[in-house]
Amino acid sequence: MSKKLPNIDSEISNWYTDVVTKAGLADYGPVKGTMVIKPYGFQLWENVKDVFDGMIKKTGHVNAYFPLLIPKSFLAKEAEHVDGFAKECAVVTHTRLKSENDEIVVDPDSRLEEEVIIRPTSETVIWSMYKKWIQSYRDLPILINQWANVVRWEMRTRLFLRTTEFLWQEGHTAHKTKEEAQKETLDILDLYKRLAEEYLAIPVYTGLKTDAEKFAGADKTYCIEAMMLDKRALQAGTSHNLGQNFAKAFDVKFQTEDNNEEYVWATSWGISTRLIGAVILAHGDKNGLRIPPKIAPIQTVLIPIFRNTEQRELVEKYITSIEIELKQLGIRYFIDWSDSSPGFKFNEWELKGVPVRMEIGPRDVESNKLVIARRDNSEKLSISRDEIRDSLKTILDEIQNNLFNQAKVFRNENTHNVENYNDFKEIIKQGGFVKCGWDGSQKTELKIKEETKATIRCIPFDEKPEGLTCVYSGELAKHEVIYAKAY
RNA sequence: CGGGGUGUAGCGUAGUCCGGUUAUCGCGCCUGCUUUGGGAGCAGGAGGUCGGGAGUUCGAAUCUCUCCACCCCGACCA
Repeated sequence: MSKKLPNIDSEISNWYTDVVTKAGLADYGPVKGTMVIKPYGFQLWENVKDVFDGMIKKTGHVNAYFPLLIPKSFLAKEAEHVDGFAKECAVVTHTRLKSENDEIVVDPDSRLEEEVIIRPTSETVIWSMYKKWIQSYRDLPILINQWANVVRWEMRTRLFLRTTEFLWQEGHTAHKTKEEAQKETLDILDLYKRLAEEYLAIPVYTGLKTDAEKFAGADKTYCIEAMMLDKRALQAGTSHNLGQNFAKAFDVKFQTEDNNEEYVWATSWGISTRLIGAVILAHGDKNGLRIPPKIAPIQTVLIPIFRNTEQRELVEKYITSIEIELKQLGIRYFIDWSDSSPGFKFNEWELKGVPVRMEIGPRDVESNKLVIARRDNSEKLSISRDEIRDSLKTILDEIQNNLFNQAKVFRNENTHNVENYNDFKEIIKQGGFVKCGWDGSQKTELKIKEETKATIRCIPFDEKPEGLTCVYSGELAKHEVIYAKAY
C-alpha cells in the first residue's frame, strides 16, 4: 500500500478512486463497469439502508421483492419510459451455453421467443402486478418498497457514482387521488433530505427537475442535490410523481366509492449506492475518508501501544475494561491488535475515515487516562478513563454536526446569485452552483448546456423568481433555478 | 462508437528508440530477531506465459503484423 494519496485539490478524480480502493470500500469487478462492494463499504451501505428502511416502515411502507427479469415488451408500454431506458438495457436472448471445440459458446437453439431484459428500474413489472392486485379503492393505497439491484449499461462508470450494476431502494406506491400521490412524493423527498442531512451530514437543495431532466415516465421529478468537494453537483435521490402514466400503460383502474372507474395515481422514488460516493466526495480530506459517526461502520478504533509483553498484558487488561463500557454504550468499535506499528495504524484508520481513535499505552494505564483523536479536525485530547461514559457520545455528536456544518459552509460559500451570462460562465468555469433566473424555455436550457456543460439541477422549492430576468435570454424569469456541472 | 494513451510479480515501475549474460527497483507478501506514543530496522526467502497469437532473426520485453484488455477525453446517465 502506497503511503500517499493523490492531491485532493488538483486531482480529485484520482484521489477518489484511490481512497475507495485503499480504504477497502470497493474493488473493480471482472466485467467492465462492475464493482465489488467489500465488507467495509457494504457495512457503510447497510447502515444507510437500515436508517432509511426504518424511516419508511415508520410511515407505513412495506418491503417486497419483484423479479430481476422483465419481458422486453413491458418496457415499451410507456412511451417516455422506453425512450429513457432503451439505450442502456442488458438483454437476455438465450438460455443455454454449450461446448464447441473446447470453447463455451451460446447455444443458438436456445434463443428465447420473447427476449427478456434485466431491470433498469422496476416500474413496468410492478405495475403489471398492480393490475392484478387493484380492483377497488379499498385496495389502495399500496405502499411497497424493494431493496434490489438494477443494471444500466453505462458508457462511463466510476465506483459507487455510476456502475453498470448498482444497489438501491425503489419505492412504488399506488393511490386513489392525485393529491395523495403528490403528498407521498413530497413526504418521501423529505425523508431523503433528512437522511442526507441528519445521517450522511450532507446538506442538500431540494426542488423540482425541469422537464428535460425529469425521470422518463414521470409527470414530476423532485430531487435532493448535493455539492461535492470539487463544487460539482450530485443528484443524491429522486422522488417521482408518475401521475396516471403507468396506470394507463398497464390499464390499472379502480372502482371509486361512488362506483366510478378511475386510473390509479402512482409515485416511485429511489436512492442508491451512489450515496456512498456522495459521502466520500462531500467529507473527504487529504488523509482520506471522513465518515459521519451515525453511519460509520466503526465509530471508534482502539490502538494499543506497548513495548514488551508485560506492557502488552497491562494494556490488554485496561482495554478490556474499556471494551465493556463501549459495548454498554452501544458504540461500534474495533480494537486493532495487528502487528503494524502504531503510526501505521493511525494513518490507516484515518484513511478509512473512522471518526474517533483511542490511543492506549502504558502512560495511559498508569494515569488512568487515554488519548482521543478526532478525525474531523485532527484534535487530540487526553481524557480520564471515567470520562468515556459521558464524553464519547458527545464527541461523536460533535463530529457529526461539525461535518455537516463544514459541508454546509462550503456549499453556501460556493453558491452564487448571478444576474448576467458572463458572470454565470465565470462561476461555472471556476466551479460552484449558480442561482439565477430562467425564462422556462427548453431552448435556453439546452443552449446553456451546450455552451457551458452546466445543467439545471433543480427549481428550488424556495425560489423567488419575482423581478428576476433570464440569465441567458434576458426575458422575464419564470423560475429561479440552480445551475451546476453535475456528476 | 470517434480521438489519445498504456499493457513487464499482488500493486507501482526501469529496460523498448538502437535486439545480445541469470529482466530492474520500490511497496506489499513469507520466516526469524530486534522494535512499537504519527507510515520501524536488519537478515534471509517466495513470487514472472514481459497482455495473447503469428512473423523476422543464430537470438525478441525490445523489430513487424494481428487480436485482446484497460485507462483518459467526447456523445448517454441515479
